Amino acid sequence: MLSTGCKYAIRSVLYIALNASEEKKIGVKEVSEVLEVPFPFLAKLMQQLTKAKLISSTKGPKGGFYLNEQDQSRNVLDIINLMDGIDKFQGCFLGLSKCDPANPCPVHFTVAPFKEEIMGKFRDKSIMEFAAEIRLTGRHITLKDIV
Amino acid sequence: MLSTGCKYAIRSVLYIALNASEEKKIGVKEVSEVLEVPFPFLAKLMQQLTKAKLISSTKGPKGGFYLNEQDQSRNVLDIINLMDGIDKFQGCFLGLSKCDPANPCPVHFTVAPFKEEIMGKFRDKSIMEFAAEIRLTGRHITLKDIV
DNA sequence: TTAAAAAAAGATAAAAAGGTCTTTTATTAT
DNA sequence: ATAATAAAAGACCTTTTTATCTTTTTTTAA
Repeated sequence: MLSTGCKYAIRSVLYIALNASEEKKIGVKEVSEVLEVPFPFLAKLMQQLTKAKLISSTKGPKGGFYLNEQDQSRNVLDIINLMDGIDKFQGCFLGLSKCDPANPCPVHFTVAPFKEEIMGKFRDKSIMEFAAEIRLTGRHITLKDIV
Repeated sequence: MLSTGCKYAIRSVLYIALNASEEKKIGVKEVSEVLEVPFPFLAKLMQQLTKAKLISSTKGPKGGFYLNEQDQSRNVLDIINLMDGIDKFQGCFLGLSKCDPANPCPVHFTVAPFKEEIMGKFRDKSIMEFAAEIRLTGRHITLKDIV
């Protein structure tokens, strides 16, 4: 469904939301170890996320990544949009360039409501709300926290 | 969502279901032209489909592709499974290798019901039933039949 | 029985995704 | 000031996906 990079990105943003703050920034090393994803690849992804202002960073000792106020109010769909492009959900399931309710492909009405609802779910909750929910319900974003 | 090859494959099987028969087989050329997909790539895909017994073929003059009785009772999920692997729908949305109701990822319960439902839709209708529905409702599988 | 038609098979090529390595820049604590 | 730290930037490599080209095999109709 999503590219590997996109999955890594979502998980790392959530990890930062849950564990970092402006006072306690977190480095790529920690994130890559906890999430068990390749360090250099993740570093690139987090650069992208920073450039797109979905997360914040500072260099040097005590440097690392965290979410500023703006970052906290972004949502998961922003990450998906950055990494994979929104077309992953908006485009025709069978790849037709013209596919809409007036000229639907055979699976249009099967897939359309699904796409709508899932996009809504990923758009209507901010990263921080998401993080709060994860903390509350004890969801996991890494295999390491499965006891 | 699906790979390009998978989309081509689904559309070409449906095209054959709608237009070919054992008496009137259809060649790669016609399919590639109507669906506007690259001929040699499609030829490879249709070879794969044939090998997996999702469609049937004969060589030589008057040769081409068609669906025998068995082929007609296959479903779209069989095609997806062959081309992309069923994991595209069954695997964790965030890529975790352990993700189930007991140890759910943050989006597990958001995504799981959709995956179930959409897989059901693609499994519970045979290719021929699908084709009949397409004919009945006038759905399109190529841009060329948009009037 | 031979020529033409059409799929099968296999080798090759281009582009994208996934991943690595090295150098540069910015920050902080000593 | 300087050394250490950590992100940013950029060049590079590998694998997979997408696509093409060529040769072989099968089949049919003249």
